[in-house]
Formats: sequence, C-alpha cells, structure tokens
Amino acid sequence: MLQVYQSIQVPVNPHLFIKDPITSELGNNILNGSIELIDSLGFERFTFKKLAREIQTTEASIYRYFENKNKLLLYLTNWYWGCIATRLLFETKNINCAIEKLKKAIHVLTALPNPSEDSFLKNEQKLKQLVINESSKVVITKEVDQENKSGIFSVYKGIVNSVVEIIKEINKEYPYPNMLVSNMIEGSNQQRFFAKHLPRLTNSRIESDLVEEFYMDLVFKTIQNDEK
Amino acid sequence: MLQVYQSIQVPVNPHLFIKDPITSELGNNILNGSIELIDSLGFERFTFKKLAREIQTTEASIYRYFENKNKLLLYLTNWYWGCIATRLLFETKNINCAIEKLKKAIHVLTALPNPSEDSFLKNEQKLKQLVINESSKVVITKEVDQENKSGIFSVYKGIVNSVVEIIKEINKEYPYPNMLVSNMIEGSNQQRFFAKHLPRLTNSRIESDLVEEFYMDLVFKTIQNDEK
DNA sequence: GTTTTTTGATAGTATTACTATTATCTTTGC
DNA sequence: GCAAAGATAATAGTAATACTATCAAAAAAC
Repeated sequence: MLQVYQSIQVPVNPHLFIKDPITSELGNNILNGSIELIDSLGFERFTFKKLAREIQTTEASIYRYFENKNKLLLYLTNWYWGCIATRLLFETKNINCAIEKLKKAIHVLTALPNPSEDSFLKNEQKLKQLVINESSKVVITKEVDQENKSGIFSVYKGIVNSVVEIIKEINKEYPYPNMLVSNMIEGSNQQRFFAKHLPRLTNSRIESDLVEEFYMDLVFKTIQNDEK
Repeated sequence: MLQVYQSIQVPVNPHLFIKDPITSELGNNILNGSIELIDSLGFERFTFKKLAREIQTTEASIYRYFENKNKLLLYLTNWYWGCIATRLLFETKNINCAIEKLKKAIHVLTALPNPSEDSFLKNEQKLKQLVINESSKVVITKEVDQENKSGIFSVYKGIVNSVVEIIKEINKEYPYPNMLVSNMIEGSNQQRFFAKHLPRLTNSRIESDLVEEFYMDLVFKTIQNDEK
C-alpha cells in the first residue's frame, strides 16, 4: 500500500503536515483510514481517537503527523486537487483547438470519475466524495486567510487559472472568466450533493447525471461572443 | 427589540426550536446575540456558553430554546430565506413581462442588500454574512436527509421553484432550470466569499461587486433559445 | 394571590482536542 | 553484529465542549 501515494508525484504543501505521511506505513494508514472514516462518519463526528482505533494505532501517533483534523482534511483535498491538476495538464496537452481544450477541461472538472478507467488511484472516487461533502468545512473558515498565505490554495488557483486562459483564447472579451470557472467547479460538486439529498434543487439525478452536460452548455453559451 | 422579529411574519419550521424564540425577550436576545457572535467567532468556535456570557444568561436557558447550535444556525438561515422569499414575492408581483420578472428575481437573489433601503430588518446584512460564511456547515451534513424530511428546506426549495417557473415562461425548452437557479443562488454567495478571501478565484471585488451582473449575463445567455 | 411558567444558579458527565512522558520497537550506520 | 537514532505504543492528564439535571427565584397568567 505504501507506494500507492508515492507513485503519483503530487506534492502536498508541507504546511499541512508535521511529518510527511507518504514516507511511512503508518502515515499511509492514516491517509487511507481517514478517507474511509471521514466518509462514513462525516467530518464533524470524525476524531483522531476513532481513527486510531480503526487503524490500530494511538491518538498520539496520529498527532505526530497532523496538527489536527482540519489539516488532515486539507491535506486530503489538496492532494485531490493535485491529482486533478495533473490530469488536466495531461488531457489538454497536444490539443490545439481551444474549444476542444475547453471541452476536455470541463470534462475533467465536472464529470464523475469513471470507476473502470480510474487510472490514478483507487481512492479517487471516495476522495471526490470527501471534497463534495466535507471540503467546504475546512475552506469556508476564519482561518482561510492564514491558510491562503501559506499557499494551500495555490494548486486550486492554478487549475482555475489554466481554464481561464483557455477561455481567454476563445473569447478574450468575456469579462468574468474566473467567476465562471470557479462557479463551475464548486457548482458541479454542489449539484451532486443536491442530486443525492435535495433533488428538487437540481435536474440531475444519481441515476442520470446531467452535471457535465449542464456546465458544458452553460459555459459555451456564456462565453460566446455577443457580436456573433 | 422584541417586536423586530415578530413584525415580519416569517414563520420558521417548529422543528428547529424547542421553545419559539420570538415569543420572549430572552429568545430575541438569543437570536440577536447569536448573529453577532457567530459572525465574529465563526460557527466552529461559537458555543452556547459564550453566547450566554454575552447576553447575560445561562447556558441551560439557551438549551431550553434550541437543541444545539446547529439547530440555532438553521433557524437563522431559515428565517433569512423566509425574508428573501417574501421579498421575491413582493418585488415580482404585478410584473407581467417574464424577462423583467426574472431580472428582478436575479437582483433579489444575488445583489448585496442595500444598507440604506434595508426595509426588512437591520440584521439582514449580518444575516447574509452568516448565510455566506456558515450555512454550508449545517446543510452539507449527514443529517441533511432527516432535516429535509421535517421540511426545513421547503422555503428554499420554494424560492428555487418560483424562479424556475419564470425561466420556463421565457424558454420552456431549457432543460436545466433548477440547476441554473440553485447554482446561481449558491454561487453568488460563494463568489462573495472568494472576493474577500481568495480573489484570484473571481473577477468580483469587495469594492466593485460584479456578482449580480455576472449572473444576469450568465442566466440570460444560458436560457436563450438556441434556434434564435 | 396563588398557580403555572420562565429564568437563574449551580453541578455534573461524557466526549473532544489536545500535550507530555516514558518504554519499546525498528531502522540505519558503521 | 551492535550502538545510536528515530519511530511508535501505552498511558496519563488537562482544558474545553456539549450537553442534562435539579432546585430556587422571579415573572406572568389566571
């Protein structure tokens, strides 16, 4: 199991851990165990004590890796966005047509990861669930400015920025590209939460997911040049 | 102060309180005090003990009104959406043109409340801040299905639905009206958070707020009939 | 003017979010 | 092959949180 995380070279901001979890067995157990446990308990009920019980270690040992559970969740989401950033780079490479590139980007950012072609990691789906259900709890906080200063959101910002650049290639007059992209990324996650729990807020369903096509339609219509 | 909350007839789901706070002085103190305190501490650090100290009462007394702090925040946000729903009704009344109606609706849902013309309540702005910064923490939870069953989100759903109806008047072929509306409401709040803390994710700024015009542009472009 | 309801004061419990200490176990250097 | 260094386990302890319970005092309702 140890090398699962190491094989993907996704560096995570060192501010988020005390001791790098990918360098040890225990560290990897913490990562895998926390994904499972946060997912099943929800972040509020998740504690290091429960995690320790689950992965057969002690609370104190986990604290040697992570300052607190917020940092751990930030680590996990950061790592997720790192994977997405890498994939975005791969999949838009060697495409010349900006429109095609944008389509690919929208796909990478809004589609559900396909369980079969899941090249990157077996945990990607559970991790996406975490991002959908829990990430806002460690981002929309009073600590955000501090975290931001230490560069924790730079990977995410990089993703937004690279899609913004594609949009500018297509229509450099469009005045709100950053809003459009961040709205799409956050919105696509939210729509999936709605589909599962508050279906009257969306047209998408778990059985027939419309999120990708909704944003595909929305983005292209929105950036189309008015003059045309 | 007591009648501030009573004057606006916004019924809040009784599941959210043990004893109706608008019926007593203490109840009103709890509501006003909690808005201030959650806003200044952030929801995570907010406790009933601290609130009790602030409004000169005891922890146990607050527990007589609200089961826990989650329910209290749900109460506040529910009340906020109740106000918005009322305003939406008022402001779109007697407008025949669906396009004008939609413009009004987008305005009500995405614009910052104007401090001077703030007809409804002096707390509306702080309350909106609460909704922006804290509401996701009590919505995106494991309890959402249970809360949903007891009808806590019906006001919100009603708002979404009434805007969906307007969109259908304009273009009944558009396949994702619910997604578009919920995306707009949630997104507009998020964009304001970004403007304040993560400005590279948005084009809007605190000094020059572009949220309303962004969604005005986005929604109308998105629902425009392709055939035209 | 008594009864009911509401609030205040105090106390207490289980859980959470940590920190500290020491012993053991593993790894690596030589 | 062994000492030194580093990592982990075991245990203990503290302050804060999230409540619940009890009882007396104050206010309101009848």
